[in-house]
Amino acid sequence: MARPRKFDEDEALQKMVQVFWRHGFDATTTRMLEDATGIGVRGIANAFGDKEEIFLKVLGVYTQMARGVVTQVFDPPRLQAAQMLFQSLVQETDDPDDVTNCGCLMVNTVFELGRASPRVRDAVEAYRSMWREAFCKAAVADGVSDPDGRAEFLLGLLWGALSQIRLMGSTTAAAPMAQVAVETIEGWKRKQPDL
Amino acid sequence: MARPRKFDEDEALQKMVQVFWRHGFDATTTRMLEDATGIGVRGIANAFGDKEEIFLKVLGVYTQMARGVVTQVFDPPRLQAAQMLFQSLVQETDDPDDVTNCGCLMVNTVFELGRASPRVRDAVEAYRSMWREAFCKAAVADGVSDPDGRAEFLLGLLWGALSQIRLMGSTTAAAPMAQVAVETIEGWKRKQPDL
DNA sequence: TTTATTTTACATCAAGTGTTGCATTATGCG
DNA sequence: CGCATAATGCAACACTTGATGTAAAATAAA
Repeated sequence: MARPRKFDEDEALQKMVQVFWRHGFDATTTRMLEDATGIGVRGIANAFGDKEEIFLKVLGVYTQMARGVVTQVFDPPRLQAAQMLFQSLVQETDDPDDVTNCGCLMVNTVFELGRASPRVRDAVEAYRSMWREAFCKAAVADGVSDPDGRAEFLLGLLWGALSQIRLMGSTTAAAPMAQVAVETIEGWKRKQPDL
Repeated sequence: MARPRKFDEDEALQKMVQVFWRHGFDATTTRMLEDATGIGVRGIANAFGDKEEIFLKVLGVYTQMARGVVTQVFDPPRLQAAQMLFQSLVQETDDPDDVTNCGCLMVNTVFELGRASPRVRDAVEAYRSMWREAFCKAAVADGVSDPDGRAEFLLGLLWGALSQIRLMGSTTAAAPMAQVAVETIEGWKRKQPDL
């Protein structure tokens, strides 16, 4: 009895993820969201709410995207998957139009918004927990001691590498860090062949 | 023949460094600079120029401050100095009022302004070069192979640690990264006792 | 067709911010 | 003492941006 929505909500959210990923929260204007989605700002507000609501939905979509990658790479959960992760991190293209060269939306978000919005902070913490648990399960599966500490360290190293990528605007900027990450994990495995 | 300036310019710049360090460029308003320095915005503009000019002067002061630390720690230039640097990085207080828990002004600046302003980018590059050269000289003095590559790696690790500090709002957040940095450097030295 | 909902366009509002003008007062040097 | 400059307070301006109101057009179900 009512007119259904013309555009695809998921598709529009994907587009907006790209915009926020590239420009951050403040620098993203409603006009940019209009251009990216092809929807007027009234239509966007009607479908998704105000800017903060949109951003939280974007963070949710981004987390879901990452969750897909995590479950795929860490199946089975092994430290080798973490090594592959760091290697693939720097094997992307240097194309400035490739949004992966903007680093990680979550890292950039914390840098920009700090600890201002509790809802944003919760979203970031959920994202970090996802990675932490994946690392921890991998450490447990490989029989490494102190899996919690190792996971925390890998999380820090991953965010450091993503920070480097953002700073330099290119994934290849993190190559040295990725290399030492792979070597360090390799050292863990060799020190504990079977426990 | 003219009235001299009442306030101390250097002191005012120091105060403004604190503000920009804590809040970044955009979030720093002219009112905050007034409150921090005790000078009206008209006086600030008269003495230092507009906001971008102020910020560039602030970046200069920040670099000079860091230069003092670098020349002190890397005298003589040795890799042990780099190790001490990483260790001292996480031995600060957790007091939220301590501005060192906000990370590095240069790292934060690149995150916020990206590659927007060429003058800012030049200032950041000068800052990075300072650290890179210090690391390189230390690597040369310790007879390590590929000092340029080692320096680049250490620079990346340092910025990654500073990113972690900013993200978590506490220097202790970078403790795991600092530890692996110290161990890695130790490994360099042991592999090449005398060349 | 009727109706309910969506979409769009245009305009406006409200808030924040950097900047500037102006008048006034203060201050140190010649 | 004058004078040139500095500092201050108040106000206004210009601009950006997010949000909102209103009205008209579009569209699919009843």
